[in-house]
Amino acid sequence: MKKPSTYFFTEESSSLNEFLSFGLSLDCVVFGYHEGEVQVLLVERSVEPYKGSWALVGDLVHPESDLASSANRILENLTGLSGIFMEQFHTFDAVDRHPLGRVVTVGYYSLVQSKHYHPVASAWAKSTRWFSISELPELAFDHKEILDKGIQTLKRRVRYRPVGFELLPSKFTLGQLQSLYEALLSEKFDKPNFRKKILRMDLVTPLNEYQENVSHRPAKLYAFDERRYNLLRKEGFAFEL
Amino acid sequence: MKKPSTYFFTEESSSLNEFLSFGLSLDCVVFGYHEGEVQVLLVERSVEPYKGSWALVGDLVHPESDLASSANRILENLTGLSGIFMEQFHTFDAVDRHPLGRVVTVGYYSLVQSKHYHPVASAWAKSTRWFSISELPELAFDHKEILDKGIQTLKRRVRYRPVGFELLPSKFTLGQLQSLYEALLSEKFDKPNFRKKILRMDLVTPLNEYQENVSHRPAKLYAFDERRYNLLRKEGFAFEL
DNA sequence: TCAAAAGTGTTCCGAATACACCCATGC
DNA sequence: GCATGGGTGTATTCGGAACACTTTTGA
Repeated sequence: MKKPSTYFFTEESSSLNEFLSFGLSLDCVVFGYHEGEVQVLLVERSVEPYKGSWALVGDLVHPESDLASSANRILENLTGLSGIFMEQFHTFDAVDRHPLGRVVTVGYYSLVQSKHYHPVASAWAKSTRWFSISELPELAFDHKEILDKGIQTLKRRVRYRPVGFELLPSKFTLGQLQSLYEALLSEKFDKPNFRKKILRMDLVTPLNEYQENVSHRPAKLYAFDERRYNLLRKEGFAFEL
Repeated sequence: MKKPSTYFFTEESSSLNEFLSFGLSLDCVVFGYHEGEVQVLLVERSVEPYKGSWALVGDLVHPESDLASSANRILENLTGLSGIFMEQFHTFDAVDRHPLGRVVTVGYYSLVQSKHYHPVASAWAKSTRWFSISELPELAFDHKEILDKGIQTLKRRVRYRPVGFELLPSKFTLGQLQSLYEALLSEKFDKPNFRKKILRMDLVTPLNEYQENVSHRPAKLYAFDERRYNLLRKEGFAFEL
């Protein structure tokens, strides 16, 4: 029934066009973090299919551009953010995942500080807002599956790569860093041990600044050591807690 | 210049066909292991483009089938193997990666015992054989990049998931397991410590059988505990050595 | 008897764990 | 003063690293 494979596009083989009939899209799980809560950015669809449903930040890829630049375009269009951390994690290709054609989608995720994002619903979105990861609505297409896989990927990657630079302000306290990890991993850590572990890694450098206007002892502020951060990201590291 | 995004395929939006113009292919890095050496299965191209070059085991995906089944089809066609471990690791989408059209390829890897594979060059391949990972030829397309990313992925995954079931005979010695890990990670380990670590994980169960016809003390044979193996694969684990 | 790999035990040390405790600030 | 979160010190335990040693086989 099926024609023989034509991977090499020779003249003898069957028509090239037969195989150039896929659509390619990109869906990005935009993770946000704000005051101890992990969130995801969703957009509400104003058109069919799945009109009225919430969906991940995604769009079709133009045939003349690649995923990386499409990702930036899509995120900028929808969120006004640019130059942010973004990483591919899985490709979803179920034959019937899109009701109107054979569209394969590549899943990305990105990490941002929710409070720095001011949502602007674009032409084809009715609205857009942050959802807490613990109270998500029904999602369009197979976006639930994509989101779950994204969460799973993030949780795994957090354990052997440094994450946080993207989610915290440039100056932060060790308490904030701990809260971030606790939120990401849904797990509580021992404060003294967490500090010891972090400080031993030389990942952060203390500043000579302190919190202000807090009704408790002000915490010392820290910043990520970018050199070391990128080194650890490249090499990987074990973050056992 | 670009038309507005048409992710939702509404009537008002530009033509759907404009976006259904991608080709989708699958390239699999088939890792083999035999007597302490990690290998990769390559096929020699008998047609243009890249005629005469070596390439990964790959093919176009038919519009009516998905990646998982295509992967099985391609691997079976080319190697006669079926039902083997196979996992997606990255999607490659450079605009110019294929000289004859916009073809996006999804990278998979699989792990097999080289000696169980009897290569049969199919219609469009001149030949096919195993290459040691340390002496690879020039590769067609961007397959060098795909292979490198595959190796990188495998090395990383080995560290936090059990791997080996696929690469060792059903009964094996701890020495063989150690050699496997040493080959995969290009690193030597201390024998007593390696054994202690492995045995503590309860990943393998000792059999009441021993090696035969070896000119040294015969080693006890072990088998993977499949239940525990799958559990650890799902949960992940830290394999620090 | 020797080579070769299997297999065991022991010491050392650093790091994870589990605490108790003190400090600085706003109210 | 007291609630709150910041910050430190310590005793214990566990596991990794290093290494010496014994065992069993074929040749």
